[in-house]
This record gives sequence, structure tokens and C-alpha cells, in this order.
Amino acid sequence: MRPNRPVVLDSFRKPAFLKRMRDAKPNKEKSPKKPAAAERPAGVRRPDAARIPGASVHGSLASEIGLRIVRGDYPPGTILPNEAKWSETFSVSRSAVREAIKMLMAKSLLASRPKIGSWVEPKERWNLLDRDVLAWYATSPDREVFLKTVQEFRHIIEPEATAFAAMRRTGEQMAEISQACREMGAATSLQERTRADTRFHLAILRASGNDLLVPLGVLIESAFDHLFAYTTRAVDDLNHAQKLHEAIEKNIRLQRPDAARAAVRKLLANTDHVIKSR
Amino acid sequence: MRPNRPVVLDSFRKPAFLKRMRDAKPNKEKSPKKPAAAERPAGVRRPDAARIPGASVHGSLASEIGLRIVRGDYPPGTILPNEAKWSETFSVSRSAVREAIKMLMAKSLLASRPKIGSWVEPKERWNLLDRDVLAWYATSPDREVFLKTVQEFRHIIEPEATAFAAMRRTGEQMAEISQACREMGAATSLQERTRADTRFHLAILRASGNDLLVPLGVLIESAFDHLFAYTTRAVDDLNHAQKLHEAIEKNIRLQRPDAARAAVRKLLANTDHVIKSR
DNA sequence: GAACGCAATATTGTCTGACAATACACGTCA
DNA sequence: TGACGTGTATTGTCAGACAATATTGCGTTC
Repeated sequence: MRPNRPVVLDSFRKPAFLKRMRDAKPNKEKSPKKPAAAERPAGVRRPDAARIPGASVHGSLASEIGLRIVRGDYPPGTILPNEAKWSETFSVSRSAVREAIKMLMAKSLLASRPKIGSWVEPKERWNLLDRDVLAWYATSPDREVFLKTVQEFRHIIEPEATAFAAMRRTGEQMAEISQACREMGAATSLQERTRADTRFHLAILRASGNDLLVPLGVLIESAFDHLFAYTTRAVDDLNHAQKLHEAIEKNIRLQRPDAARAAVRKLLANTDHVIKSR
Repeated sequence: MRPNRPVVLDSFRKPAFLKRMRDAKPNKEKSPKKPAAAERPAGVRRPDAARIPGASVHGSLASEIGLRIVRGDYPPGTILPNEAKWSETFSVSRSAVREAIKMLMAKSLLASRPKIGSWVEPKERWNLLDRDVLAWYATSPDREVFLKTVQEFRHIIEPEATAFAAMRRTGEQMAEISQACREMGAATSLQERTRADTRFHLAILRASGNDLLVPLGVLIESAFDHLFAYTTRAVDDLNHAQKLHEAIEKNIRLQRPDAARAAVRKLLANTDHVIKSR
């Protein structure tokens, strides 16, 4: 009764022969992690896995599995343990596992087929610019390299974005930028300052008038998180940086694209220097 | 017996008061879509919703809902119909709905809380650089604007990425680039040519040595999809473009960053021109 | 002995039904 | 009028079952 199966034009990406690592535990040995949990008292649930209290089960699961993948426990091409296995490992229902896996599939970390299982997609498919993936990615290799990569990316993006902002910002967008800049100067704690700093750069991205630049804000947030956590800054450093920010604000306000671009380049060079002398 | 609930430090993002559109149908009226489906004969399932044969139910659902959101049927802040409603609307189980919603949550299109429901996140949170979101986004506004935005983005990214590639490409990466370039020249159909073209640009991104540039390949793919679909190109156009590509390939091969960057700028200018005279 | 076809099988996909956790909404009471 | 407790709607989680599917290995045939 079903109509003829239409021919799929696009050539199917066959999973080919994927490495079998089905029951292989992740590289690190975690044997003593589940001590005498067998026959745990009834009523006590979920003895394993970091259960963050405020978070949902599937959310935590997705983080756990996602982190493992990005960290390299399951290299691309590897077939993951099946859903039942995860379910057992973490003492959660299969539904929760499936929802977690669906989230990772949405980020292109995984793909799956019936009878095959779920496998790790090649790294170039990963959506590294996703907020979560980026966070996982940021924790795994040495932060040094990560920060360098992000910073390099900022060099590519931000000068041009700022130039566009100088050309196209609306009054409202300008107000956001100016306010963030002012709040940076008025901040009394480094944390407060960093927050304002982040808002400043994000506001510029939004003002650039190119929708596709906005999602790159996660990179800036990530960079600042790490900068905040791993660098301490002297007072005159901060004063100098503040002046650089104000120069950017001014040039956007006066709608001078080239000057704005140059000002951002200066700021980034300054940031580079701070990182290097970390 | 549960330990005291730890204080959540990070200030909670309260959903505040979200617009209530729970039972509001999407803007477009679709009333006569479900004709006399009441009491459908047993065994016949899923009369509603585009059921793409090869795709999974949750996948199709995610596409359908995601498209509606990106298209603007449910503006940011809107609370979506609840899971039971979707389940009924599309005649699928709640599990399928939930998995679809989880996928959209992973792309930051949605967020949800018990008792509240799922609401559309503010647009600046959307992960527009996600392959699916981008595809949905590409269909909704007039393509003109979309293509312009993507093209502008390419102007920001590709020259710098190519310069980096010229500095850091490995031999293997160079081989990929060269091969794609050759295949472009040898292509016998426009489709084949476009595929090789895409591969060429993606290979350059990979060769840039910056992991964060790689996911931007989806933009290039998207741009080429649309260029392929909406422009026809004359033969000497193609010859000219081929020479521009070969210039890029050569400069990467000879490791001349500045020349490579300039060559890419030329190619992009040419593409701009093709688009304008579309 | 090799090639082909077919069935067994393992895994994801989907459905159903139930209960828990939660936070808004309302009515009650001081 | 305001504070407080209760009702209730919605997502979150669980459990168990069956369907769909593609690989794997076996058997059959040439």
C-alpha cells in the first residue's frame, strides 16, 4: 500500500567500516569509579555520573558524553556504546539517553543508524562554534593553544565587524555600545569589568548589521572567560585597555570605519601582549 | 535525605513574562489542512505533516518546527504549543516530539522549563552557523538578502583564512586543494564544477590551521547551493573564474600569504559581480 | 572453491502509559 | 490588602513493548 520508495538522489553517505569500540571503555581507566554499587539500596538512584543538581538528566548526560567525545575518548569514526549501555552505566532511562544523544546529533558530534549504532562524526563536521561544544573544547587541550586559536579568530573577525558597525549602527545600538564602554570604566571588580567588556564586544557584533556575525559572540565570551580566569592585570594595564576601548567607541560613534578597524587592531594587539606575558 | 540544595550562584535567567501564544496557530491559516481526518481508519497513521520517507519522525518534526521558528511564525519570547499539542497535531508520540524539541534546544532555538513550556529564544542566541538553522534561514527571507549577507561574511573570512593556509598548509592539505582546483577545470557539468569549487574552498579552510574556521564551511556550502540554483554562468565567465581559482592555488602552493589573500579578494569581487548581474 | 542470496540478529526508532518535579494562578485567610 | 497555601498545567523521567533496518554469517548453488 505504501507508494514506491522514491529514489534518493543524493548519494548516501555510507558508514562504511567503522571502528568497533563498542564495549571499549574510554581511554582513561575509571574502574574504581563504581565501587560496591552493585545492589544499591532501593530508592537510592543514580549513583554514577556527575549529577549537577539544578540540571536535567538528559542535559547532564549530553554534557558528559559530549565532553568525552570532544576530549577524544571516542575518536571520530568510533561507534559509541549503545543506548542500553549508557542507560545502564548512568542508571538513567533510555529516553534520557536518547534525548542527550539527539542533542549531540543536533550539534553534529554524532550520527546514527538503526542496527549500526551511534558513531562519532569526523571532526570537521563538528559545530565547534556551538556554545556547548566550544566549552567542552576549551577544557580539553591545553588552554594555551585554545586561547591562541580564539584570539587569532578575533583578529579576523572583529576589525571588519567593527568597521561595519561604524557604517551601519543604529542609534539604539550605539547607545548599547557606549553604555557598555562606560560601565567598563566604572566597574569596581575585575569580574564586573569583564562582563561589561564582553557586552561591549557583543554589542559591536550586533551593530555590524550582519546576522551571521552575531553567533560568533560565543567565541568572545569564551575568550573572556578564559582571560578572566587565567590572567591578572595590573591597574595601568586596565587604564590603557580602557582608553583603547574608548577609542573604538568614539570611532564607531563618529562613523569612521577605517579608524574603528585600526582601533580594534590596536586593542587586539594589546590583548595578545597580555596573553603572551601571562 | 537529599543534601541541601546548593545555592545557584549564577543569577537565574527568569523567563519573566512571555507572550502567551500557546494555542495560537502559526500566522498562516492552515485550517483546511486536516480535512475529515477525525476518526481516520485504524492502521492509517500520520496523515498530517510532510513525512519525508527516508527521514526519521523526530528529524522531520525538528525540521518542521525549526523552519516555522526561523521563518517567524513564533516570534522570540513566544511560548510554543505544548508537547501534547504537537503530538496530536502531527499524530506522533510525545517521545518523538520531545526528541525533536531537544534538537532545537541544542541549537539554542528553544529553551524550556517544567510548568512553563518551551519558548523561542531571542534571535541573537540562535546558532545561525548551524547547518540546519542556516538552511531554514536561507529559505525564509528573500534569498537576495541572504546571499548578500553570506557573501559579505565570505569577504571577512576567506582572504585571511587563505593567507593562513598559505603559511601553514601541509603537503597533504595542499594536495587536496590542488586536486579540487584541477577537478574544477575538468568538470563537465555545472553541478560537478560547483561541487569541486566547494571542496576547494573547504580544503582551504581546513588548511588554515585554525580549527574554528572549519565550521564556517557550512556558509560556503550554503552560498554555493544558492549560487548554483539561481545563477547561470556563461562559458567565459567560467574560464575567468577558473583562472582566479588557479591563482589562489598557486599562491598557496608557493606559500605567499599576501598574494593569496589578494587573489581571493579578486575572486570574491568576481563572484559579487556575478551575483549583482544575476 | 567462490559467489550469491537469505535469514538471524543487534541496534536505533517509535509508541504507550505512568508518575515526579515544578512554578504559575488562584482562592483563602489574616 | 497582602501573605500564604493549594490546585493544576507542563515538562522531566521512567519503564516496557514492538517496528524498522542493515550488518553478519550461514547456507546454497554454480
